[in-house]
Amino acid sequence: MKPTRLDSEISQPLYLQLRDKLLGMIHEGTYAPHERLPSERNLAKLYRLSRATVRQALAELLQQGVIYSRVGKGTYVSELHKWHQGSLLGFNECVLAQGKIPISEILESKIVPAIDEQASRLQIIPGDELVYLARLRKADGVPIAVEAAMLPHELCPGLLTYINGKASIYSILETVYDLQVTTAEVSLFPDLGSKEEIMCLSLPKPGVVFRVEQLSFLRDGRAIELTKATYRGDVCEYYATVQRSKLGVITEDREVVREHPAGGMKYREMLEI
Amino acid sequence: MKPTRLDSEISQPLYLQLRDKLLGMIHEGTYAPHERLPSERNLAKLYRLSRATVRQALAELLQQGVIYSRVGKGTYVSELHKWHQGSLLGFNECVLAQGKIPISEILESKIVPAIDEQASRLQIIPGDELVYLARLRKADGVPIAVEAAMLPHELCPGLLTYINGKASIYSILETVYDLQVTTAEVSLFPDLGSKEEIMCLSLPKPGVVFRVEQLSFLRDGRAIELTKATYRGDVCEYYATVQRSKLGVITEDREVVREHPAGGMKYREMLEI
DNA sequence: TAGAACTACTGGTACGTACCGGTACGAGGC
DNA sequence: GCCTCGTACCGGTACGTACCAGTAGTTCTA
Repeated sequence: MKPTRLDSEISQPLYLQLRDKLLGMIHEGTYAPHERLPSERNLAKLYRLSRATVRQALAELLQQGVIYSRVGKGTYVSELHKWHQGSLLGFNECVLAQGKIPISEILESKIVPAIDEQASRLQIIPGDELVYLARLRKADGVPIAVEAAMLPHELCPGLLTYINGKASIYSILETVYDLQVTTAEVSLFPDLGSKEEIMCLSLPKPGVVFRVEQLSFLRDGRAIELTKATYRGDVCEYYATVQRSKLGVITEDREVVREHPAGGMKYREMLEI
Repeated sequence: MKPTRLDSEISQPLYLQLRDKLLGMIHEGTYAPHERLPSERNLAKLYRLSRATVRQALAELLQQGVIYSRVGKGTYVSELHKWHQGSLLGFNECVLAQGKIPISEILESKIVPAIDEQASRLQIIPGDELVYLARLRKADGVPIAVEAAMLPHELCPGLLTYINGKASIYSILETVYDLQVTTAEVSLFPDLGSKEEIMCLSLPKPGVVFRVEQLSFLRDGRAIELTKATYRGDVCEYYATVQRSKLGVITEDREVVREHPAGGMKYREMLEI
C-alpha cells in the first residue's frame, strides 16, 4: 500500500485527513470487514504522524462504530458500516440519501407570536415572534409528510425570504445565518390520521400515520427549531442505530444506574389505563 | 472548590474518574447550565493531571453533549443534560428508568432451527440452533408489548435456563456469558394490531401499534439478538436524541455527501404508491 | 475619543516519551 | 508431546512540550 502523503499545508487538520482517508479505504473495500488495520504505530510511520495523532483519527471511527479494537491484537473493520449511527438528518438529506428527489410544497408561511408551549420548548418568551412554516413534503413527487416548523424569528430574521421548495431549512441556517444544528430530540408515536391528513397525503383507508416531534438545538444548547410532522405510516419507517453508553446516570436522587437510556420507549400519560 | 484527590491506585483510569467527577458535579448543580468550567489547564492543575488527560475526560462529555466548548472562551455546561443521547436500552432498563417495575410473562421459549431471514440477519447458517423467546412485557402490571427474541444458541448455550420474569436478556448475556451488547439497529413503523395482539395487550378499539425490529450487536460486530416486537400505540412513544455526525459518506459510488443519516425516515418498499 | 496594538488566556492540533497488561508465537525444558 | 517462559507486538493510559487561532480586556496612539 502506498499512502498518499497527507498535506499539512491545507487547512484541514491532519487527524481528520487520516480519518477520512481510512474511512474512504474502508468504504472502497481496501480494508474489508473484520480485516486488521495496520497497527497504530505502523500507521504513524506510514503517514509520518505521531501515534497520538493516529489515535485521534481512530478514536472518531471507533466512536462511530466503523472500527473496533482489541488490546494486544489490533484494530479491525466493523462488520457493518454504521455510517449513519447516531446522526441527525433533515428531510431533504434523508430523501437525497436514498437517491430520491425531495420537493416541498409550501402550505403556509408566516410570522406569529409564540404560544406558551412553543415558547417554553424553544426557550423564548410567549409572544415572541415565531417563523411558522407548514409544508407538504414529497419524495420523487410522492407525498410523504405534512410538517410544521417553528423557529425563533430573532435567531433567523427574514428566514421566510430564503425559503423555497428545494433548499432545506438546515442548509439555509448554515449558509445564511451560520447556525449549525448539532443535536435534536425526536419523539414519535403511531396514530390514525385526520380526514385532512388522509386526503393531503393520499393515504389508503385505515390512515395509519406517524406523529413526529423534533426539537433541534445548536451547539451551545439554544433551541432553534421545533417541528411537528405527520408521516405516512404505509411507506415510512423510522430507523436508527443506537449505542450503549458508558456514562452513569443518577436517577431518583440517589440510585446510580449505569447504562441509561435513549432510543427507548417512553410512556405518554399513563392515564385511563 | 476543593477537588477530591483522584486515586491512581484504584483500577479505574484517571480520565474516567475525572469524567465521572465532572459529570456528578454537573448533575448536582455545582456547575449550572451555561456556566463555565475551569479551563483545561486549570483542571489539570487542580487535579494534578496532565492537560492531555483532562482533555480525554472532557472529550467524552463533549461527545455526549453534556458540555460544549468555544475556542478562546472556554468550556461550558450544556443547557440540557443529554444523558441518554445515542444510547441503547433494553425494555427492563427503559421501564426502570421511569421508576416503574418491569415484569415479563413468558409466552413461549424453545430452541428452533433458524430460517433463512433470521439466519442472514444473525450472521449464522440456516438451520443453526436459535433460542426463541416470546414474552408479554408489562410495566407496573400494565401490558406494554409482545416481543419475540431470537439469539444464536451457540453464543449463549443454555440461555433458557437463566430466563425468568425479571432478569433482562442483556444482563444475563453480560453476567453469565460475558457478552456485551454495544450497538443495535432499530427500525419501527406504525400499524394496526391483529386480533390476538389487541386482546393480548388489551388495546382500545382501533388498535394502533408500533412494530419494532431490533438487531443487536457485540463489540466485534457479531449479531447477538434479533427481536420483533409489537408495542401499544396508545401509551408508547419512541424517543431518541440524535446528533449530526461530521463523518462524510460516499453514496452512489461517486458523490460525497456530508452529514449522512440515521435517526431518519426511510421508505419501505415504495411499491404500489 | 476612536481605533490600533498589545497581552493574557482559551481550546485545538501535533509532536515526543514512557509504561502497563493482553496476545501470539517460537524456543527450550520436562 | 505438552507446558513454560521469553520475546515481540498490540492497544490503553499518562505524562510532557510546543505552537496556533480565537477572545477579551487594557493600553497606547493618532
